Amino acid sequence: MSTADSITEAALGLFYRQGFHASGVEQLSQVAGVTKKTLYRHFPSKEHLVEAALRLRDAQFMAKMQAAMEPTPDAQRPLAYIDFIAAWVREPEFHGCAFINAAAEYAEAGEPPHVLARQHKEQVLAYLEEVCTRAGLRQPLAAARQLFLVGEGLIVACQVGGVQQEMGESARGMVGLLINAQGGEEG
Amino acid sequence: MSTADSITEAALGLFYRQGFHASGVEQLSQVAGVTKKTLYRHFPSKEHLVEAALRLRDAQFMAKMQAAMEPTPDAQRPLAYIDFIAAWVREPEFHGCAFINAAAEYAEAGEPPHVLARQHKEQVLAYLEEVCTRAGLRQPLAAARQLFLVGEGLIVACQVGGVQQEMGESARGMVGLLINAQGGEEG
DNA sequence: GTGAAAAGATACCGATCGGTTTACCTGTGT
DNA sequence: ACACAGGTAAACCGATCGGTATCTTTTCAC
Repeated sequence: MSTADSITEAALGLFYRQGFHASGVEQLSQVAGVTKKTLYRHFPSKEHLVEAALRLRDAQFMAKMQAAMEPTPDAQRPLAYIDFIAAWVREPEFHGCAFINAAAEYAEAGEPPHVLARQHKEQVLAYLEEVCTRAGLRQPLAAARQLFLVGEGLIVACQVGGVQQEMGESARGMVGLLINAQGGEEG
Repeated sequence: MSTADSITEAALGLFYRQGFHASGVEQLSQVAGVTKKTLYRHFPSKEHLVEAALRLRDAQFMAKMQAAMEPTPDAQRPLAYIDFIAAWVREPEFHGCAFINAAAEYAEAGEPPHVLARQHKEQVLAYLEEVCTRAGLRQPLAAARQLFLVGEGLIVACQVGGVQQEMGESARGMVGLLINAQGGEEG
């Protein structure tokens, strides 16, 4: 793995753990096991490092999500999405969605980290649309949006309020209703 | 209005617009139209000001939400919650939920702003439970959690991705399913 | 083996951070 | 008239911010 990659990885960890503005370049280089000089050889500014970290996160997350859902048969995949998130929020190092956090810290819609967050969510939504299509739901786009909303809600509810078993179950129940209403090919 | 209150109000505006860590004490005192000295006469530290701002936000938000929902008859109030959020996210100055943003910036669950965020969400959830009860839903607590999840999802989806008409409609449709499934006294 | 690129270590830059201090002004209650 | 609380203005504190410079050491391809 290249030096730039290991710096990006360490930076992502720190940004995610304690926030973007709260992470200084000195500390970033320390956790990366590298000098500030070296960091600045690979990234022209902290802002560029933020963007690289978010791109890495996007790649990692999409891969993790798809890997978690793939084993599930098409018809159950919408539910598998909720199960994936429910498992994620229980991870000890869970601190919410890095992209939602980025959009919060970079509040203006035009700021690069906010743009990356929006693009990431668009990707997730596109994937969910495909999932809902393959599940045979009658209005896959609408179903995907609803699945997405419930997922986002579960993420932030657990970030703010701590993991609660009941929230996961409520989300699951909600999606169950959705699938029931939009029926499969048996409907 | 006392000096402390006007400082708190100005601080809340700045924190909400550009984030907590990104707002310096110098700038905070400027937008409050006050000297740093005066600011520090009323608040022992920036951290205390953050907490005061969040408490103000909590009061403002709960009042606004309840005022928006009260005119609606009991049976429709769960939907009115979604309509309230859908209207809120369309406000030009919308930058997400201040408490979700606070929880994002103060990632550790024990940090005071994070605690205030959790308490605020608990209040909202308690209110929604009452709403669902009065709407005659069979499992008001479960329904409240689902309503809450959809609302949180709508908030962050619009914060990150910009306001999208369809997201509001999807949220509304989801809650329609919920109400349908849990039936009223006619069920 | 030699040269060039990359990295380490460290000091430094101006600016800003959160927070304090000194000095002066102004309104109000008695 | 007086004191005093609360305000302004502005300098100041040490620490840290994002970012750069200097100099030495390691690495490694040719």
